[in-house]
Amino acid sequence: MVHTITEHEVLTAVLRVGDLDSGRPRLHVLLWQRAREPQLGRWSLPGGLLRGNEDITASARRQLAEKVDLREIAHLEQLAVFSAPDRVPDVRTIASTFLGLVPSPADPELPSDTHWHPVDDLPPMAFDHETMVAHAHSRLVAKMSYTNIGFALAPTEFILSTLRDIYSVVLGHQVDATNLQRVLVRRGVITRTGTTARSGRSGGRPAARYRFTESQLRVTDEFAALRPPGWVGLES
Amino acid sequence: MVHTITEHEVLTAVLRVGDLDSGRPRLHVLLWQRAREPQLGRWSLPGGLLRGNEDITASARRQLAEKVDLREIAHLEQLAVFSAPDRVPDVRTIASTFLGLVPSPADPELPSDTHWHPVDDLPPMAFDHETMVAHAHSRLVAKMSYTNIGFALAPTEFILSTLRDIYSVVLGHQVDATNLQRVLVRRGVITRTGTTARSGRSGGRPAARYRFTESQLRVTDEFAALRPPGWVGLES
DNA sequence: GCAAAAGTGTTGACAATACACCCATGG
DNA sequence: CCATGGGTGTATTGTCAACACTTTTGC
Repeated sequence: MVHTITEHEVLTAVLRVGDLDSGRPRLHVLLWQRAREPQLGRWSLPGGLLRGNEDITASARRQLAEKVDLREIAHLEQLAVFSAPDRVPDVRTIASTFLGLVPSPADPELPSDTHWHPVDDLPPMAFDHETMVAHAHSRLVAKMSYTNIGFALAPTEFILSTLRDIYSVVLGHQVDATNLQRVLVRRGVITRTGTTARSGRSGGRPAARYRFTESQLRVTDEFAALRPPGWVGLES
Repeated sequence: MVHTITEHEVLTAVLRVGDLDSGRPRLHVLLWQRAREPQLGRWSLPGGLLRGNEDITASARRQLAEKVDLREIAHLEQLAVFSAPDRVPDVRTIASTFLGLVPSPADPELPSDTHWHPVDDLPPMAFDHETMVAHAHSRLVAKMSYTNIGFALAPTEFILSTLRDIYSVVLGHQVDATNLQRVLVRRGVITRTGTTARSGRSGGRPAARYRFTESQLRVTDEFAALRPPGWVGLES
């Protein structure tokens, strides 16, 4: 059996809700334009080769800090491994992928070759990176409904219509702010701060401000069916 | 920067419900006893190094077929990557892990160094493999409640009390056969075959036989909260 | 008949959507 | 005072656990 060299790379799909106050918010992914062959000019996920003294999570963090100068990742989790033998030409490269989330108003300085792109309108992507973005998006959509993962996308303090926009954009359909509030408050996911925001340009009642109770991923909607006998929700 | 060699291994936690008819069913994982140092005598998950011409899924399948002579995996899915630099001594080794499921009555021939072990009473395990088993188990538990993943653990035809035992063992708590039936039938996960089993040793009404409608993983209990407006469930 | 096991009917708790209605502010 | 957006109350629907009750068999 021939023993070929195998590289291991770590790639992260960093997602963010952009254009929040400017009318039409969109879900963005951070991409980086290749400056050399192969696939020159195509866009790829930030990342790079794993080093000998780091695990893949540390590697993902390091690459984001070094390559795109991004240090404020609110949430980072493993996605999947992409390992088709020919997914990258020449040298066999296995990719571990991550989902990273950045809160919305934060608009970090980025190097000139990296940009935010709408997830539903991607530019020509390098290798199998488009599949990875799709994977990241669907993971995020799934977790929006049964965890508190929204904390990683929202500002530290926000009003409910903002949160509604965030959820709507991520989920891809209209979300009712009224019910969103009730669901998240009952689950203890969000808490009122007590302060209120000034009303908008055209009047209207001032909105109460909220924040996420916790900034650590937690499952908030445990299995509905087949739960243990005598189950009482939430406890606490 | 020093460029050290990195190996990539693929490990699978194969789970099965054992001792089904003998009173006290248990969830088992397939383990393999190490015959050489390091960690001689400890038990490890089946697997081995990735080859140059296969992706990790193919590798997992191959290793199970070769090393433990197991070819009938009803379900196989990626778990997580374990990549701590020192998780294995000497040569840096990254592990991609899988969850594999085998239906219950099947009791394949196994090599003499491999055995089924109860998941809740593991022998001394090699390296970080114990964590991997825990990971596999919790993934399985989660998916039991919102997918049809049970198809991969149950016989092709079964009666409800058998299925209740399978669910109870995996979930770790008593499950009511009555409600289990209703939940799974409403979701279209299981179907009556029409035939009935003969009643047991001590009389009783003969049980209807069922089978899983599909033998491909499918999400059957879509998000309860934050579903799209006008959602009607199931359709068809 | 009688015990045992399987399966059905019913009830109560709870969660979530939908929608009508009230509240507070700016112009 | 009215338009605009925020927030609450409530009806309806649906899901599930719990449990009583009926059905069907072996002995």
